[in-house]
Amino acid sequence: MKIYNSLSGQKEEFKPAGEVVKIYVCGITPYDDSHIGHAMSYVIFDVVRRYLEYRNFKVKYIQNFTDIDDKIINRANRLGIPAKELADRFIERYFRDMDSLNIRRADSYPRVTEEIPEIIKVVQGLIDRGHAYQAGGSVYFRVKSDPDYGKLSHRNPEGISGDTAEENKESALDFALWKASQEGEPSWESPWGAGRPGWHIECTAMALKYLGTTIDIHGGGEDLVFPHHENEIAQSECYTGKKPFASIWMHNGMVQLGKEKMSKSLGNIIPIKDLLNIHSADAIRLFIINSHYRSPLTYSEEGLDAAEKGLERLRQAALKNTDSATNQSEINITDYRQRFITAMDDDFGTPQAVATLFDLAREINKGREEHRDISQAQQTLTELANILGLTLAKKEDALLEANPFIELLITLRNDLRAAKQWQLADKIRSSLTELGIILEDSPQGTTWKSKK
RNA sequence: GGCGAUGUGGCCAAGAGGUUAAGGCGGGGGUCUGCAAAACCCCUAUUCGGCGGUUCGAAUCCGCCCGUCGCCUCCA
Repeated sequence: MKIYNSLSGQKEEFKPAGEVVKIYVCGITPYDDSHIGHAMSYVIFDVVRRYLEYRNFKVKYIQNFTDIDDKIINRANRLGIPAKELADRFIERYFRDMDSLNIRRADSYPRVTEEIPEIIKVVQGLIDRGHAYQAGGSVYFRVKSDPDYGKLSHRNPEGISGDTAEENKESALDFALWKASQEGEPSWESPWGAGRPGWHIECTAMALKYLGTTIDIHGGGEDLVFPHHENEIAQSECYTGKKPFASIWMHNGMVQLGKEKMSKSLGNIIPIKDLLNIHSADAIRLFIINSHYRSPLTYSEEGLDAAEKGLERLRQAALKNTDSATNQSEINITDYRQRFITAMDDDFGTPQAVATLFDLAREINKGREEHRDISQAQQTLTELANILGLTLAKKEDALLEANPFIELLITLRNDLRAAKQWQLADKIRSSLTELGIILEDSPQGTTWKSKK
């Protein structure tokens, strides 16, 4: 099994260091609703985890919440509520969105504000080793003390301008590990006075605490490569003296909205909850995994509609019952399963894995027409879809208050049909269609569904 | 400006030296139906941004050009 490693820029054979595959994925800063970009990232790492488990790896999956930072503080102050209350609110919403998307929960979700002692320990350790220094009430990481700095983002430190806003620093490249407390901000006591953690240090502290000095896979969005992950590597490796901090760095591409990246700073965000009002979770997932995780994903309504339609085919193939088989020839499930595995083993080739699902669906449909026994093939289709986090569950039609009246009209119309009063029967059907109720006649009777 | 991606049919999207260029949507044809709808089946790129080069052979490798995007500041 091969995985592309951002650190080396190549696909590498995946071999976890121990019995359990240790995965750390950067989580969110909870100050606003989660959007499609988050959905993409976490769906992808959910698939990574599910697939590894399918391949009989044991997985420990940790994801953090950066629940204290400038954006949270500013937003909370504007709303006149404590930072913790704001973070709690959006963490709760985050879980609701992710659960809706059928994303399995991580084994643990450490929060920065609950890991302060661990963070202080790491910062102190970095000072002791000469990799960090105190200035004012803050502590900064000394970038020039790390000869490896830049290895993940493939940059030369000389080519990085750095942030010159904080004037106590030895160098513009240095970044805060601990920030001195300011008026109106939550703070914690530390050997350097009251303050709060800098942005990158929490991931180092949490990864070390929950997973140990070497993790197998570290994931996140491509936009985190620099500076976040670069700084994380520097801190972690300088602190433990052990390399690599993470064996494989996986980064997913960005969601594009039209021609630009969707991001909070550009304000062009589509919240997951809005999307879930229109599309099924399965369709959103299919839309995401239908292209490769490292490529940018362009959001489009058409794309989601297409995913919804395609998904319906898979559902039909997997769920639709068949008459008793009279034809003994079976579908060769092994071939499809093998294709699926081959695709996924090559850096999580979900587009090809999905293509395999569609091919299997066609084979099932053909088999059904030929009265072959398709039950095993259907089971396989569902099983493989599940690995991608697709449930293929039947859509539940919402119960409408008009329900009994629709049933009444259908009965009436069927009486008219029996009497071959086609014109009147069709009028009922077309009138209902205009109201968003679609009738479908079949040998088993008439069914209806709302258009939505 | 520096670093890095990427350009494949109407749209989305795989493939990365060699039999017929995956798959989805759309479109066309058909089965079923009183007619529809739904569902299913079949068909739908001699060609891979442009121009050169390497090779017996290139969408796949090399060079140049054109276009698009990301990162270099907070971001999944």
